[in-house]
Amino acid sequence: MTILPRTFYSRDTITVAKSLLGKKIVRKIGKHEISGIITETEAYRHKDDSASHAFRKITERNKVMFGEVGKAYVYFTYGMHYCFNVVARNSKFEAGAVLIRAIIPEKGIEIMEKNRGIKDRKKIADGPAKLTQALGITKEHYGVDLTVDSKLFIIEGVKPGKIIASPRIGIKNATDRLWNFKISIK
DNA sequence: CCCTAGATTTACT
DNA sequence: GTAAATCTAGGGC
Repeated sequence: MTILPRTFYSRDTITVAKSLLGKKIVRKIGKHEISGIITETEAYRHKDDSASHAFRKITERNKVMFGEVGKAYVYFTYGMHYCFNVVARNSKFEAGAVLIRAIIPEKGIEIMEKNRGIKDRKKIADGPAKLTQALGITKEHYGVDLTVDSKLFIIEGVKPGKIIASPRIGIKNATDRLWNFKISIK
């Protein structure tokens, strides 16, 4: 197992979003280990990106996007859902993060089924809020360092095939940018 | 298959 | 006050 180093995240946010495809998220809860392969991501940057939470200014919620790369940015939205991002940017930007939108369950599938209350493996973590629920990610994980072996981190995974670029989902601004990336599921 | 409504915190056009 | 980087259940086609 190789944990992705901090330097992996200190590149352009778009590059990191594409590079994260095929990598694995590992979540440890007590003695249980849950993991999944990342299949869909989205890049969010700073002043050049009107759809980003960091577009206007730094706030209590988004401040981790301005902090050290390789950390978790977890936010709560629509009154019910958490979404999980990884802080990533190069030195040209003051803020940036990659939203993890979907994973393929690998280990600990029983735990995910329990967390989600459903058994359909295809639907267990195929959306940003589904994935956080399946992995048990909440605001407790805001700012967690993902480059050290603790309860939540990201490791090397499989080599992705063809990457498909699309407009980002659920936003109204900057929809001309193809910053949603996914790999086809076998 | 497609569409709609409702859940209800956080931040601010 | 209301829109938001969303999901689910339920009804119609």
